[in-house]
Amino acid sequence: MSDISILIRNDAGEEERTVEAGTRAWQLFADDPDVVAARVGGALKDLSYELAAGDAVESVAIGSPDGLDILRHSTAHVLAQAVQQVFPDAKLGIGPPITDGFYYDFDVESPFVPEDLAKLETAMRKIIKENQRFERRVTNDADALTELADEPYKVELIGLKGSGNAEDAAEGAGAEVGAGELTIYDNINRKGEVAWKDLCRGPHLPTTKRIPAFKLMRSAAAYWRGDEKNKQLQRIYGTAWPTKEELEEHLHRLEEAEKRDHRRLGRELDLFSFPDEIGSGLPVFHPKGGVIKREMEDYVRQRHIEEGFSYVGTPHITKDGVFHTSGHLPYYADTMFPPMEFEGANYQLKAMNCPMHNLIFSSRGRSYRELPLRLFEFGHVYRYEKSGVIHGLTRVRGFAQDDSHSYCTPEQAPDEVKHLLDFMLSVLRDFGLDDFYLELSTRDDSKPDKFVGSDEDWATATEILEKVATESGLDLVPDPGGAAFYGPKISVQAKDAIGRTWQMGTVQYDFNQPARFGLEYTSSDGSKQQPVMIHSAKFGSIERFLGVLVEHYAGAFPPWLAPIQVEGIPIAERHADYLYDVAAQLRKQGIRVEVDDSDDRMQKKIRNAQLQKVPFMVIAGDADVEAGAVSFRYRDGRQDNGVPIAEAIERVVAAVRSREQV
RNA sequence: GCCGCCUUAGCUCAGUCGGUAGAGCGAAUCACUCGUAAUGAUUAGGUCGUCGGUUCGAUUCCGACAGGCGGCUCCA
Repeated sequence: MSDISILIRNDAGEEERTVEAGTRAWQLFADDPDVVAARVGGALKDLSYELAAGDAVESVAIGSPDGLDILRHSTAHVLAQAVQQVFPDAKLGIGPPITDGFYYDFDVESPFVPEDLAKLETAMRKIIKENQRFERRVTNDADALTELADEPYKVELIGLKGSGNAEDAAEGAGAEVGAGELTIYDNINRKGEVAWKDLCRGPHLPTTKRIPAFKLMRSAAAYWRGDEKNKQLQRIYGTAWPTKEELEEHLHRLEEAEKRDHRRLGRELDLFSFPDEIGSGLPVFHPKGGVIKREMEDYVRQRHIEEGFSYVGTPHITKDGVFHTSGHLPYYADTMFPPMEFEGANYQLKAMNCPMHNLIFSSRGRSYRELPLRLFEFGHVYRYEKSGVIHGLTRVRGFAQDDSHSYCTPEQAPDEVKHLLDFMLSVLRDFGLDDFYLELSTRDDSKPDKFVGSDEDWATATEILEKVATESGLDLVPDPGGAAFYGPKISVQAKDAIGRTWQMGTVQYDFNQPARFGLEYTSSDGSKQQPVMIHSAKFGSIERFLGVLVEHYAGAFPPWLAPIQVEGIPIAERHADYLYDVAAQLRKQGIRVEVDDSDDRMQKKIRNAQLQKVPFMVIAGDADVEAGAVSFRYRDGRQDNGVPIAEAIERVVAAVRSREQV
């Protein structure tokens, strides 16, 4: 029996240790029940991994990101085993961990129903209780194909291993350990028999009993390998956590998130609705939603003017020629509403504003002295989104873009991009968002028909955007293939109050449309030159951003955006006139104020104002009238009694002007 | 667009194993005039999403359509 030397790596550093050859990783961490896997030289391994001389071994705790993935992926295996117990004809797809949980796809005769999920949970509990061992087994492609002949999707995955396509190889690599080799995991029951098996890269928990808390959430259909042309499999989503408490907390968070769903708050706060009579994805804004929308627009318009933009206006409908000129039509015909033919021309609802702005640019000769020429408007566009993708205000068929186009010389372009990005982040911060990262969307070289322009132009544009994005100091995530057909883009991803990420504005570099529209300016030497055009939206869409803000603030808007800023609450009817007078004074300062003169009791009025998330309640009773004062109640329940009227007005006005949350 | 589920009063939801329906909140009216999250009473409100089929009879069963929800795909 020979000894080998290994390194144990932990928070404290590295420690060299000598162990017997043949020692398994779990023996190193036997004292720590939280350890579910090991990281060896950066690669995740099952705890059954046999240590080799010189290995640097690090424990993976169940609560760590990798540990959670292992827990959740292992739970997916248990689910798949349960499905094949309950539905023996089910064929296996794939079952990866995802944020907060996992899924597994199955090809089954008929879709799962909620009662099936309950049955499956019961079967899973039994498997977990049985404490099956996950046992890794290395085999070769040929043997695996024979062994898994009944699993057509697994066979397909094995077949993908050799295909040169990077994405396919990654799928196939799910089981790859080396050329011609792959791994299968056997689930060994207490009798030592193979209860179930799956083609898988691993790693897994040592045994099923290490799954402390899980829940199946829902089932839905999903295309095999995410391709619309493939068959739809039935996907079951689940979640798994290291403790029952964490599972409960997770479910509680979901409930909380549901409470701030903008579709729900939009109704509860009377902000907007989606009348069937108008059509799917076509919102109407009620007075209170209209106030927020207008405040957003007024503010962002003002900021654009301060940043040197000119506010312009263009129609909602146009002859289709401009979209042919721009190049949009061949690419996006199926997402535009069908054309209307009259007076010998095809008219289209506008799906984008850039052509219009190009026509403003070319309406007269332009000098280099005018550049950068910055045009901005709330451009109303209509897009024929597929019926299944409409979602509240965040995905609609008609919306206003806060759309700007900067026309500049190629030399000015880098500064303009930087200026736009800084400007955008500053605007978003004013709306309470301050956790950002950037995405750089570039061309997909394997699909040249989806993009126009020369390789050199794409390279230059991408380089400029990448440089500016990098210099911003924000995290930069590549998005290959995500570019518009006319050029690459930077998009800002913002995290809201509960950590969800939303795509906000974009900066897009465009060298194509100026050429297509024949845009030119006269340069200092008298020659005609082609400008570069930079598209930018700060919100993306007013509607969508409003939806995001509703969820970000959970409906409790900062005073400057709140539809009703002050609710006057008379304690008894005789105090109403006094508050009408205070309200009139507030209104003169531009404050949105209302007096609740219903015959409800004041407690009920407070409750109503509270439910409407009004930032300031101004209450008046005998004591206040006598003192020439009012009493405040803030949205968070704080109170401040006997504030003199002048001071109260000043306080509200200051809070509104500050644009701060209260 | 695809798969599944759903659609009953303004909202949230009961209910009818096929014989045209209820509650709470909200609204209106009346009484109460109250000091920091729900006063009480009365009344009104529904061709049970739309259209077709089956049936003596359909809100209920079947189909189509519309809209919604959860996903997938898509998102200039």
